[in-house]
Amino acid sequence: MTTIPLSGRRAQAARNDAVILDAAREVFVADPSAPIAAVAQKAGVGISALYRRYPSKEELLAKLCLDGLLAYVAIAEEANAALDAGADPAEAFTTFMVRVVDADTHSLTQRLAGTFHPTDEHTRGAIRAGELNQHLVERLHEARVVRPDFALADLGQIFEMIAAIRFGDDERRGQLRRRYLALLLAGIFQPDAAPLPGPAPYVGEFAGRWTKKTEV
Amino acid sequence: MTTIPLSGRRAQAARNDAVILDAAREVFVADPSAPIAAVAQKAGVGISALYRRYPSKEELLAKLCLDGLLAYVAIAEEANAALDAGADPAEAFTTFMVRVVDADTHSLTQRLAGTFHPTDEHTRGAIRAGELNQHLVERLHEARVVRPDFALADLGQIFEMIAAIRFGDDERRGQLRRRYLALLLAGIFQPDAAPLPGPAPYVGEFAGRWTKKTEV
DNA sequence: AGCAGAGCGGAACGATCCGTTCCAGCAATT
DNA sequence: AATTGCTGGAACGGATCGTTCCGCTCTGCT
Repeated sequence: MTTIPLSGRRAQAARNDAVILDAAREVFVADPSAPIAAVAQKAGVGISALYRRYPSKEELLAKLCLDGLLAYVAIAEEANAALDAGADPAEAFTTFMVRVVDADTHSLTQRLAGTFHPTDEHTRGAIRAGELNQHLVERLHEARVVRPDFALADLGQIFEMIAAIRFGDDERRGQLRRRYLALLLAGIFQPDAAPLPGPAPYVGEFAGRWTKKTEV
Repeated sequence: MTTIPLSGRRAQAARNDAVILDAAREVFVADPSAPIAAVAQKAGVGISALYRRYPSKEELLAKLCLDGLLAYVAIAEEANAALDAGADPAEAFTTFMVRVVDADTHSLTQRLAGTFHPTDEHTRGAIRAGELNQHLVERLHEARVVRPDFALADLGQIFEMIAAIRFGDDERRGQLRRRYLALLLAGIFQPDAAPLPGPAPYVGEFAGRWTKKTEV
């Protein structure tokens, strides 16, 4: 993992920045309550290398979550842009879903939410993501490619279900997630289907997750 | 919770047996690593009331898991019996899935597996469940009601996905789980669909979960 | 050549959590 | 009244984990 020739202490430090973030992402995606020491070990550095960069575990989690949120927003913006540019709606939506699932942004955003005190940036990102989702779902309904009762908040729940697949190594997990994503999409792309049972989730049901539990 | 009039200490003890099991099921289904004290509190009894009945947390978990396994086997046997008796395959399968999801046996079996050392009874139950699943899936393929590449081990993964829905109170969670079960079934009941991507999970991929991790 | 200090590894500390044990009290039975 | 089974919950001991701290290395500058 440390194959790049290092020219000086400063270069190693710069490289550690990336190595640590990668390790942290991998560890916390697998287990949001993993100890900090596990991140250090995975990164192949000592614990101080972490604390030199982030004043606490919470700030590291906040950073990871924000990165995930921005990644999601970027993917969603691309999807919306493609739709507005006249791309095939079903294809654009499929691409969007596959990219989100592959990037596993859900594990970084929804799943890490509640482990830190959100900043304004998190709030803004979440709001922006919600707007993009809404726009996306509206376009799908206009194009009549999805079942009529497919709701905005179904999106989040579907990502949650797919993120629950936690098998084996990265590759196998990715395969399986794509498999069940395809199965879910097969159920979603049915414009004439009878409505699903039960009221769809509404966005507010997800909101509670962003408040840190240990708050007094 | 303790409204039933008690006639004597012995009656209270007998009632506690049930109260404790119910509380334990509820608590551990919500969080398999919950502390024992949480179970006692939910049951409204002291900790000794638990330890009088089960010598350790592990044995309580083993008991819950076995109960869940037996419940699953009972539901699966009914479904197979209905199929063999000539019931409508799609309907019998739907009923089966709804019953399993409502009983949340997955949270008691697969999710609790690994928190205790399985006994022979667990092993036998798991094997029996596997046989029943296989029989069920074979019947569905014979009747050509499901997509051709729907595999035995897809069953477990689907229960896992649905068990990942953990919203709000019991009722709301039940509603949502039925909703996404219906969505998944809509994707499954497509005999002429193109194959899903990626190799299906195979049964062996699940087996590792039954071995307790802290083993030397 | 030598030195100040940035950056690092990892041991040590203190707080928290949790499974289990233990003890004093109580209620039913004898 | 004495006994016995059961209970509630405090107390204990071990484990875990976030954070701090110390001594070392190696770099960049003088």
